[in-house]
Amino acid sequence: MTDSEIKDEGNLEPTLPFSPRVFSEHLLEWYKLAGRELPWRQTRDPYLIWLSEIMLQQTTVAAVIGYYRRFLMRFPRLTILASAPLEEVIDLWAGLGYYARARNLHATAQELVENRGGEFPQAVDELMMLPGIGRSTAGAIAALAFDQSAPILDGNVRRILCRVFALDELPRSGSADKKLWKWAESLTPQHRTHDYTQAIMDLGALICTPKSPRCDQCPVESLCLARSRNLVDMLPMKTPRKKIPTRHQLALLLVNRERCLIQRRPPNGLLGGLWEFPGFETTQEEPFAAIRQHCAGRRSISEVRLLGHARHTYSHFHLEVDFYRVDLVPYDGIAEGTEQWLPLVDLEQLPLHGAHKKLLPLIGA
DNA sequence: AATCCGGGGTG
DNA sequence: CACCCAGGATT
Repeated sequence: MTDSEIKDEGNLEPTLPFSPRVFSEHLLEWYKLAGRELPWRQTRDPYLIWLSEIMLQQTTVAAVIGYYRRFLMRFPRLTILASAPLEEVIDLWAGLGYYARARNLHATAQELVENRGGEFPQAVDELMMLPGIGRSTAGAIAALAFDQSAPILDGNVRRILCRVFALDELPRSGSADKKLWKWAESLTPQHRTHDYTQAIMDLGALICTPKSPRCDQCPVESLCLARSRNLVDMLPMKTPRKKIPTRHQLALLLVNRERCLIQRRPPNGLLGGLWEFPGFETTQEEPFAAIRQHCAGRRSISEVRLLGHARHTYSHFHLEVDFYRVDLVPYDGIAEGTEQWLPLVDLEQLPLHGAHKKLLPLIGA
């Protein structure tokens, strides 16, 4: 037995029902055989790892892969990303959601190039000072790019630890959070942290899944308290969710000489920097009067008709959109501010946000 | 501690 | 459709 093994045993957390070393060894052995090959796993380049981790926040691997490739095609290096206009970064992010991630990505790239010689810091607490990088993402970058012994606590790890330790609390509570981070820290080995980190993410994605986990294939089944107590299907505890309100909106296809008016949303807040049809929120049903009111004094309307409806759900409200085509008496439309007259045939390529993208099939009707 | 941020998948 | 999933910033 080596010195480090003796020391590990000596530091064993009294709350841990097993040796962290056994846990990580079983996990690493499984990973060698069953680990996934992903586009961002052939590298230790912190730029590539950082990009993948930001894209993977709140997002599945399947949804990310295409965006990751397109993004790197356009921004293959940190310096190129830093010198690009934010609008181009948003355009490549369109459809991926949580657009603050794209703004923070751009801000971090500029911060690193301007103040750190284009290099990522290696320490977790320094990584956490960068926009869009919290404790878990900082840990992932430190572990994957720099092979540091830093824990992560993403959704996969959170679910695994809730089960392995049979945590009898809501997993997002402050109290649970403290315990989970402590456990994550205790289980993260001093060596081979790069592989360990990818292994535990894969365990969550492939074996310890939210529904129907494959416990019979799990490398740490013998250590899992939820398994031995037959609680796997009850854990993690489900946080009660509140019901969300519904908002109504009118969106307008303002048509003038085969072009329509579109506008870019302000850079911050909901769907920041994405394009949309002009429109307004409504509380009651007076569509035609409201539309004429909305367009009053701007241009002459020749015809208004309803094209259809779309529903879209955000994290905290439902949106119902009524889509109207408004044909204008042809005139020389001048776009102002964030507006633009776009040929109708170009709408498909436009980085519209999800709710308005659902309206496009209605145009042909 | 609670709320704000999307979009995809399942049944 | 209803419901599930899931990091970081902000207030």
